[in-house]
Amino acid sequence: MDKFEQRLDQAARAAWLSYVGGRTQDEIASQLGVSRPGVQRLLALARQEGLVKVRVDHPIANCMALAEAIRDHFGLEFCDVAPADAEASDGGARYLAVAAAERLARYLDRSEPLTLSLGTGRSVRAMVEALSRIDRPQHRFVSLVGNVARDGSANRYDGVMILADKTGGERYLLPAPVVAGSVAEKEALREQALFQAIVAVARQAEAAFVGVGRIDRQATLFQDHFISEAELEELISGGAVGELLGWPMDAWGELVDCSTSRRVTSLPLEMFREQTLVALAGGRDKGPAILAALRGGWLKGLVTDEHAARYIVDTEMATRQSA
Amino acid sequence: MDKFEQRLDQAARAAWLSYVGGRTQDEIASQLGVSRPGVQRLLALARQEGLVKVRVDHPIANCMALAEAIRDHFGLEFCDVAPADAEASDGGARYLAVAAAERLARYLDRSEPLTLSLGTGRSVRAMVEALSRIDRPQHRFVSLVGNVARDGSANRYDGVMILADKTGGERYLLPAPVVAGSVAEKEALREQALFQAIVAVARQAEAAFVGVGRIDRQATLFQDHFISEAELEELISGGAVGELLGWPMDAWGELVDCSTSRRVTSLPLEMFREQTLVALAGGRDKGPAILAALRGGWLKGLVTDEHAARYIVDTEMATRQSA
DNA sequence: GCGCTGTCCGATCATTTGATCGAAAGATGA
DNA sequence: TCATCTTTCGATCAAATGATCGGACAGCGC
Repeated sequence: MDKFEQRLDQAARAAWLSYVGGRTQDEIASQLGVSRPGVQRLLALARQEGLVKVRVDHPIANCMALAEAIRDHFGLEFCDVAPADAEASDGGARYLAVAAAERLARYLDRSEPLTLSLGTGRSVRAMVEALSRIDRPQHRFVSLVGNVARDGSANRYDGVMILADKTGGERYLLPAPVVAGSVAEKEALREQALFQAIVAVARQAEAAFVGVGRIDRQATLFQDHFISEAELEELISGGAVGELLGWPMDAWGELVDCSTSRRVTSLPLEMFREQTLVALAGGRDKGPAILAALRGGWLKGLVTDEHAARYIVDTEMATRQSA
Repeated sequence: MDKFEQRLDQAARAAWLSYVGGRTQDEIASQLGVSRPGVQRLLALARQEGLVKVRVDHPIANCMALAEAIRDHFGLEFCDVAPADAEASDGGARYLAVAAAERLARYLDRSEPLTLSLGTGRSVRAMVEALSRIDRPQHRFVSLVGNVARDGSANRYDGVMILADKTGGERYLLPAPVVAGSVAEKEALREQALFQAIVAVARQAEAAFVGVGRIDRQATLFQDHFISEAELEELISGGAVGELLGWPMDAWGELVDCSTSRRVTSLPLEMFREQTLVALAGGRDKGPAILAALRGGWLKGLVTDEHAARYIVDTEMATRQSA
């Protein structure tokens, strides 16, 4: 009988009594006839040797594992992964909204005045819609992306609008389209006192909740006519796979400089180095765009879903191995 | 989205972070945005709802489960179950001896003078043989069963002899056969001053380690010619399935009164109500006999093996269900 | 509308756990 | 055989955990 094996037997016994039997280490000690620190060492050995397997029986478990992997790998402050729902027709987009709303609520709960900034996109919109009403007139909300389309029409139900309605807080809207018609127009917009005032408020924001855009024919930027088909082609050929606040970036998260990017009116991403930039996006299709944003190190938080999270983890693992 | 389900989601998240992620409850609290007692409740819920499954990957795990079941069901102070070993030709009898030796060593370790009593049988013999040498001249060891065969020959290597040799302790041997030739002979033996002196020592014993005998054609009592074939038949027809120190008992642990039992010279089992009576026996064949001793409530401790333990648990469960 | 009851939540305290340190026992080599 | 080195063990303390209690809030009846 091997000495080490005998010790492992003891360790297994201790582990069983502790984890399955629910005994205290003192009880185990007297039952096995060793000192309590001895039990301590046995338990440590059992865990180290992998004798103890813990499984959490809930769909959330996968999500937690993915979230942890992403959070650690990209050095985020937090990462939430909402479960995919095969039942739901939208694949669980609602879960993502609820998860994001919970994050948002964590900020709003505070009673001291708070400034938050919001991007645009379905995810941001869904988040604020999933939020329950809460009275916080002391807070301020700023839109980071123009709520004006190229044709000049303003979006009445911008995320900031709904959020301000639900909380009673103040609203600051950016009177500009995401992408200006020309570089000159962009410069002109930025010169406006109103624009600058809003930027000043946005700078004070503690956190920014933004969507992540794809750069392909389904891109919101293109579908909403902020950019033309030719411009889209230029972006794609320039290597752009995603965008944050209209700023296009390539697969490694580097900003892509092209005729379009020079006309983006949004605040420079660099500004958010000092803030908590939280991205909200789900769905496997959004995967490459989210991954790009992560690789660029732009984000501090991410709320996504199982589909996108799995894509990100799988792709990043494959890339690391081939590298 | 169900309210309880949402809470269960949270619970699963907390459980994952705690058990898989290894975070402290404080970290989980800040990560989930609840108070630490909140995390406490979530973890309790997760365990209660069976979300958390712990598995110990070691052959010992089965043994521990069996041991616990037996210990609790029969109200023992302890129960050790040695693993079955498919490799070993003896089915792991050596493990049983080692397990028993450990129990014995726990008593011997004490430096204050100690009196222990021993029965006979292969298991008791194997136990003392598996014991490592330890110097304890202050201890006393008493044999509970005569070490004299019917032909008058004494067994030089009785368990007590070996144990006394290994420890340097004092030895007290019972100068009698287990079963006397006649009731008169039994009475005569018991009258002897030497016999009574040894009984007096045995009464002071803190614990007694005894074997468990089967009552069938393989019975040691019969094989060693302590009882005749006719007497064996009488015992069997009387319902006896096992014996402790020569005292035959039926399947429910009741002592069987018959011509043989009236000639047993051993100390009455009632005496051990005040002591720690530990039975050592393994192998599926011994199952019914061990179960009988357990049902009779004679034992305070049991060292057995996986085969016998499984038989005991299975049989007792079946009996309870039909009852 | 007001009071009542049940339930949930968070502060506090006792218990349990994990880690560090000094001491003793055993192994190894001179 | 002795000295020394390594390893192991048990005492002590800080951290983490579990449990109890008081208080607040929501739902419900009057």
